[in-house]
Amino acid sequence: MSDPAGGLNAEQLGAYFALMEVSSLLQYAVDEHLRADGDLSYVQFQILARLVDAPDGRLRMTDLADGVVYSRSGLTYQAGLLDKRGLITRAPSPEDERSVMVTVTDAGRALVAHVLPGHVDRVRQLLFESMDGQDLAALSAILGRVRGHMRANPPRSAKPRAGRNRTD
Amino acid sequence: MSDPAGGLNAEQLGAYFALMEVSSLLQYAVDEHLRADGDLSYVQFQILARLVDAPDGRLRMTDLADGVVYSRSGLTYQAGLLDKRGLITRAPSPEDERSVMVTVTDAGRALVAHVLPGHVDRVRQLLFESMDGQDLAALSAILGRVRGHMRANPPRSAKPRAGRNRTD
DNA sequence: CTTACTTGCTTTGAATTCGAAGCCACCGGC
DNA sequence: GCCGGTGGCTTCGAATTCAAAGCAAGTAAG
Repeated sequence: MSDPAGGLNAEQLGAYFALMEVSSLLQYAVDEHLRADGDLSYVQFQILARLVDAPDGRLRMTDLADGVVYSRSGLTYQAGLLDKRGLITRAPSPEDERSVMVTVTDAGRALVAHVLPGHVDRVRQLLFESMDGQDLAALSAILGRVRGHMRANPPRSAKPRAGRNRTD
Repeated sequence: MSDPAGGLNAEQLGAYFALMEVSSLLQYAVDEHLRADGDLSYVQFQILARLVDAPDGRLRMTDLADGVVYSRSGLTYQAGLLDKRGLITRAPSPEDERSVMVTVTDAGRALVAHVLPGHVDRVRQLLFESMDGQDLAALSAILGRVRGHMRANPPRSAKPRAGRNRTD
């Protein structure tokens, strides 16, 4: 892949591979810690973390799924597990009976608080240990821009419900 | 998570989340294309791409698994699928009977060549569209350094085999 | 040569994942 | 109001994933 047929130059390709590799390695390391320290998978932690961050600790299922980049059915499954463990509760929204609002419980908040220091520690050691302030600023700016761009061109949502005619 | 209890500052945390989010979104987009265009999952493409890049198109199972950040059993499964489709071949190494050398076939190379342009195109649109040359250089340098650091502190390999054998 | 341990891969079993299909609740026009 | 269409979530079935257990080949010590 040293000459990608007019697509990306070597530096771009390297950056792309490095990005995917770094995120994979980081996820493995972090997942390992989360399981050991709080019996949480990476996705479960992401779900809880998003909820803790949300106003009133509540989010709709769909928004949650989009936030953590996860399938809806997958989120239903994970929400079932977290619900069983008493880390979240689910209730139909009073405003819209079809949507389900997910809320972190105190136990959920406590668990996040319990695993967060170790989690953050791992991330610092693996990701930020080899960066200085300038690197961080650059990375932050670039990734923020890229994220915005990607969210604008939705990858998964571009899928209409049933056979509909789309001229795009 | 605005005050992560002395671990990471807000900018670091944001960069970490952005990194994971970008890689997830990118993987989804790319995976979608690969399935549509070549009936390949993202992992399968990674495997083939690594092999195409390797000298003689051959690699040991273990090295391949480490390269794509995948479990050994998972790789065995995927290698089985790719073998069935005639995209790779497997043969015990002549030097070490227990290790299996995986080799891309011509069909495998052809398939990679077929999907590569579209793949690369997606990556360019999503990832590099919103970057200039300076961004790329910075990202490249940072991620390269981080990757090296992470590979040095192995995330998965630090797990010894767990002596479950006892003497009489 | 035998014994004990290590390394490399595969099999097994259980858990997770996703898309497709199905179910209700909301919205529009009639 | 009543109906077709859409949005939001869950169930279903099939595919994938991983760790643990199992096997076979290599290595070291005696």
